[in-house]
Amino acid sequence: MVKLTTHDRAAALAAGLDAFWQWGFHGTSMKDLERATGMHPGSIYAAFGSKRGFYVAALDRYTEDVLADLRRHASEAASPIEGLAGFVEAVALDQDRSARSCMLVKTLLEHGEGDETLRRSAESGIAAIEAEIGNNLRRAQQTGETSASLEVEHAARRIQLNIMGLRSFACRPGANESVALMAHDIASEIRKLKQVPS
Amino acid sequence: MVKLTTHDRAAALAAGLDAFWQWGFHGTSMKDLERATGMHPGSIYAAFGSKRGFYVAALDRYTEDVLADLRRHASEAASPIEGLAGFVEAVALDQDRSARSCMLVKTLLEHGEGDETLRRSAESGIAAIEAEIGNNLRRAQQTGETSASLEVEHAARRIQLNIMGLRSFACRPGANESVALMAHDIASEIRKLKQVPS
DNA sequence: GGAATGCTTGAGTGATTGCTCAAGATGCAA
DNA sequence: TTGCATCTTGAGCAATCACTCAAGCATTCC
Repeated sequence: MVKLTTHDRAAALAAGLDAFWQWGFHGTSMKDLERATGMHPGSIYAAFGSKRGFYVAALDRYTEDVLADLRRHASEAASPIEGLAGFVEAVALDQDRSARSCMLVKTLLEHGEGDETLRRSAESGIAAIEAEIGNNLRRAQQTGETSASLEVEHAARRIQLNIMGLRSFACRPGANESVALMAHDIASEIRKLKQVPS
Repeated sequence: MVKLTTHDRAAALAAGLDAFWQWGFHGTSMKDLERATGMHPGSIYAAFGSKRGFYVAALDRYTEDVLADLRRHASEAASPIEGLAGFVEAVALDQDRSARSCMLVKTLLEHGEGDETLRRSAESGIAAIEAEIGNNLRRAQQTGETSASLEVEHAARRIQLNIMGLRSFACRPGANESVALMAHDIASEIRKLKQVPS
């Protein structure tokens, strides 16, 4: 495993992620990856070990990106709940990326049965995002924005299910307008958590 | 294109669907399909034209199955809304099938960019199911079960988004218990459509 | 029975797959 | 400049891919 410079490795991962995101694991050949990264096969294997290793590294990077995005929304919004609502609404605005499904769901569906390594990798990414959503909800509880009796894990899971559905739905050709409507609906539902049950 | 007996063709489609469902289009080789169907390559090509043709035929059959399931729930339930709620709840009960994502979403995500034929095939299946959900909602409007002012297409889309999310979520290993909870949540939301807005 | 017809068969096609590794290019210390 | 170590390169590997087709088989007609 050769050490690429940080910059080169990041660029290779971004290009590889892009290719895998478009065509999936089986649909992307090493030739495709060579074209996408500008690297030669030997270099790719030196850096990532195998095609699967490259995929896992790219998927991990994707998860980091999503988590960073989630934290950015949380820190820039007026409150934790608003941060989550804003994160969902942003899916509808980002035309380029929303036209692509959630990479983690894509991995889970492509390798639901069969490739244990990739499935586990996707599962841990999904769990990490769910945990981060949960963190936001707990912060909302601490500030009194939402009820202390809210079942955080359950609510986090429900929000993530909505996001999964939204991003899959967004893959439908010409769905832009209704994606925006759906995103707004889901954001409204999240904001309803602000109401403290009597 | 050779005419298989109805029974043989149905059996081949069921076996092929099973294989494609597990491993996806790119992940399933002709060798896999030969094993799954017990047919020889020549026969498969005589019956379905190509691997892609086989996939499209299997996907169409899947869509028919889902539509039939939806209609069965509608006819057996006490009301149209109850039919939809029951359909969603059944996803959590059917352990075998729920552990597999919606085949249409799987196709859409695997071929979101690239294979126009398969994407279109998935898209038309999704549209057909959305239309059938819409039919149920319109029937609920006619019987006065739900408000006449309900935006049927929007509501149908929202329900489908939830189902997409639920079935993707169900692919997570060891998610059985929380899938049941989520399914119950979504069914409750559907039942809320019964309340006529003031 | 014999000829004609059409289905079944699976070895074989060229192309492509993921991956390797010897040879050449390069960097660095002496 | 020389000698050594490391990195880069891409032609080429065996295996597998989707797919074909001539030969064998069964059935149906007269």
